[in-house]
Amino acid sequence: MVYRRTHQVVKRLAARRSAILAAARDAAAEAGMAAVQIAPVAVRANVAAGTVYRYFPSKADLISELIADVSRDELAAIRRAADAAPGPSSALAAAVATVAVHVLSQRKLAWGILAEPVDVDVTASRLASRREISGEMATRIDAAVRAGHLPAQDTALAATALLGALHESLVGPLAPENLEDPAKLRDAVQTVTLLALRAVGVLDARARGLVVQATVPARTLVGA
Amino acid sequence: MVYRRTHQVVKRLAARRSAILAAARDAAAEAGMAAVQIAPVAVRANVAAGTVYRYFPSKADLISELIADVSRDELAAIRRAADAAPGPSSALAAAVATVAVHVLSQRKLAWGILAEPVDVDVTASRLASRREISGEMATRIDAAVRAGHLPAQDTALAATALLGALHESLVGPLAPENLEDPAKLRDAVQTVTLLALRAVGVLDARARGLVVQATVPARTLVGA
DNA sequence: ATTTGGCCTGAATAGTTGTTCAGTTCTTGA
DNA sequence: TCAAGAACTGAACAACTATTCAGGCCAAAT
Repeated sequence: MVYRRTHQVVKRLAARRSAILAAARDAAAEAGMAAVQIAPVAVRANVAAGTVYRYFPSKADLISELIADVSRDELAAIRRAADAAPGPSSALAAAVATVAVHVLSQRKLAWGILAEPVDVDVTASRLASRREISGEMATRIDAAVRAGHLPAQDTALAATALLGALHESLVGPLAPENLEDPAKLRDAVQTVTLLALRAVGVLDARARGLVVQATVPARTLVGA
Repeated sequence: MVYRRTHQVVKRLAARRSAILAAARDAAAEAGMAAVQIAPVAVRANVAAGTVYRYFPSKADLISELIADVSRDELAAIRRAADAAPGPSSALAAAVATVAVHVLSQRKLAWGILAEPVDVDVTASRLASRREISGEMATRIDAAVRAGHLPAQDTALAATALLGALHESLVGPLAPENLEDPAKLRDAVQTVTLLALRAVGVLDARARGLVVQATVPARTLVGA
């Protein structure tokens, strides 16, 4: 055999795979999951339609991996923000604000990942994504409860509810439209963060303080 | 012309139309929106596939009308429960608990109406449905605010967030599974209602009282 | 330069359902 | 009983895309 998977080839293959995933992500970010079709994605990635199938067994696998990718990034951002906070309550506030900022700055993508109808079955991937993010939020709520800052509660249910509130109010069909304006965007983030914190039992007054603290660093992400 | 739309005929036509809608609703309640396909629905309604098109211009129209129907029922139930409550805060609690009980007792249907992927465009209908329900909730929140029971806030955003929290935590993919047990179902309703009330600014202690009050009548609906 | 074997291409294929419509059946009034 | 017109039937059609695969292309080693 004269053909070998030399290092160079391996690298090119990996690059192609990434290019296809990136093309899918770009398409989703621009026009939602509906735009993630094999032929257009292939064009974006500068390959033929058939080539996509050398890297992903099916469209479902492609989208599933896209969802997992975005989810991984999101989880990392949440952890970063929360870990940088001074205490459990601040960490929770930071986590919530981070999610809010992220979904708002990538509305189409967030909607695609979370809830947009797709013609293939990506239930499992979406479930896993939600589990990860919700689990992380539950952990943060739990930390605040154990610190005595919040009443005892079903943290898993609370985490899920919080995410539902964030998503529906910020990227759902009833979400405010004109959030291009940074000031309005910040207001929206603060409003929903406040709601979320109160929901798990933070007193209104204290919640307002936490929201402001959490929104200052989060704001910098908006510009990014 | 010898054929006339006699009263009897008109009645039969209306009955057929209802039968088709009912068949669609049954299918959705049993197996989600994915099961609402023309051919199976026609079989259920004892008509041929083509007949469906004499009553609904397209599948999108059929499903849209189904969504509107369910939404109308839901709105009526919310109003009934809220209007029977002694005060604005109780009314809000009753409204939230009603939504919770309803979506829990018809999980598949609720999921289908709200968020399940459908192969035709029902965006407008879903949007209208959300607008109605969210608007009603916003009104109830506003009443409590004006009564001085809640802090001033963006009631529209709050209403949307509350509904998102309820839906995601009760019928979303992360919703608890074994809610067949009435006791667990009641616990879930109470937990999310509590979260919702606290979210809009009800103090924890007072919220717990409202939840119990609101859940007593709501429980009766579970058996229905 | 040449051989070898995997990689890439993209037109053709396939499967799924909503939708149509020519023919049939049914209802009505005479 | 019969004519006229509407409603109903269900098999055929249409449109949309994911997926396949035979043939061409390219990288690597000699």
